[in-house]
Amino acid sequence: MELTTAEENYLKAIYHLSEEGKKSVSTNDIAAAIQTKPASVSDMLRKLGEKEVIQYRKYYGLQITELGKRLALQTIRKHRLWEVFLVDKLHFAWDEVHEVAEQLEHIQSPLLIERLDAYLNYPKFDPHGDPIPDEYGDVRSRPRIALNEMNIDQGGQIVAVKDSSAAFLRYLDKVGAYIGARIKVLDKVEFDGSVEILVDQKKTLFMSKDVASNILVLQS
Amino acid sequence: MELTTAEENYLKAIYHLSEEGKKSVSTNDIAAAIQTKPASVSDMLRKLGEKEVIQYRKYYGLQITELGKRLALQTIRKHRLWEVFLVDKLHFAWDEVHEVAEQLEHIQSPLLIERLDAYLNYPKFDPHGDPIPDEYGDVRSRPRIALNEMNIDQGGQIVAVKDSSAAFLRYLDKVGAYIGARIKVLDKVEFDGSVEILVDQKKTLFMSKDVASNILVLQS
DNA sequence: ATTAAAAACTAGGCTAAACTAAATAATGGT
DNA sequence: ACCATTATTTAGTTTAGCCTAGTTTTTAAT
Repeated sequence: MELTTAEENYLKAIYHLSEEGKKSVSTNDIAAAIQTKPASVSDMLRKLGEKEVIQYRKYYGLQITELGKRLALQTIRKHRLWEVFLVDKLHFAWDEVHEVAEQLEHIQSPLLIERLDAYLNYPKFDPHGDPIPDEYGDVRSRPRIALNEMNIDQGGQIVAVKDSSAAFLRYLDKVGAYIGARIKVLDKVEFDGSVEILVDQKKTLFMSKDVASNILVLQS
Repeated sequence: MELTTAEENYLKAIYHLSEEGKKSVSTNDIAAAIQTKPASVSDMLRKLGEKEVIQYRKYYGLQITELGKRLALQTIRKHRLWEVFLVDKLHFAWDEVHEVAEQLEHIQSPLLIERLDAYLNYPKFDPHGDPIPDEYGDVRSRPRIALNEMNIDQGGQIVAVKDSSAAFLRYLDKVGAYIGARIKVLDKVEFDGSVEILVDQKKTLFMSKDVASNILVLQS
């Protein structure tokens, strides 16, 4: 099964929307996600239906198939591996990688991805903390909790952010709350939901509820 | 000036043909080089002419412009840097890199290429020994000589191969005559043109004229 | 239950890049 | 210098992916 670049992008968007969005994925949602017009989406849905990566009945919505899920996860795997490469090896900043990875993810070469994975030492998470599917599409997603929902004295490791805007990522970098940092909740202010945490057993940090709710932690 | 992937491929082919082929580049040559039909080439030549990367008068032939040369060299630069990456970092064999590099060369991101270049330590030659243009398109091509044309006792460094077929590259790898190897001519057999060389000051190697004439050496 | 608004789809058109078939220009051999 | 061969270009289609405009279906409000 061969997908074009455009088809891969649609399928990836559909997969992401299916994951988060509760019910079915709408044509308008997809159009918004990939910056295109609903009419173009309708067209593409028909084609993706024919290729059996989604199950599609017009006006009734769609459902991604197992095949579709597998292909989408392959693209996501490639995207995230390239992000790791760009950040770890080429020293890109968190907020500079997305566009480039968006192009690199469409390179077709199973060998390349296999070698890249090995070269990067089989990373399990990308620089934003999102899990990297294995070559069969399996995602080992550990239970994560928003930092503001943790209890006092609980510890863990920062593994992801919800808001990955450039501004937010820069802020985190600056205060030292990077992905992978080991943290412990020292105090919580009931009044406004802000928290005080200990980072890497040396630095204490205050953050508002707004910030803390955007940081995902793997509890330990 | 923005070129599509197809335009980049045409321009690259035209550049290569202009370099080697003495006189003007023919429509048929281009068609053969990029595996397409002459009619498609005519079409594209008109477009490339409009974009002023070539000077084109139908039936009269074409000439690549300075602008075209610069753009072609940028693509070639990217291609060769990726080849270095694939061989040096991902341990691809010489004969496995071309297809993948052919895809990677079209990724658009000046920053990516800048960082990749630095990461690879500003290589001057690709794994086949071809020079890598700098970001302004300058090629530092040192004078090279075919191994069979060197004199006895002359030394040098293997910098390129003329025949880069998989079979030949594998053969060279096997006998240890890699790109970069320092060699010295120990003996030449007048009768059949075969040569005996010393590789890296330890290993002696016999090779036929056929083989030696396909190896380019930078004399020292 | 009706109907206005929103969502989704179809039709028709555009561009890039390819193709085949047909037309035209250049070339070479006598 | 002629004419047959070869090279090249034009014309007309095709496919993918997008668009706008217009139509149909669903939905939600009264």
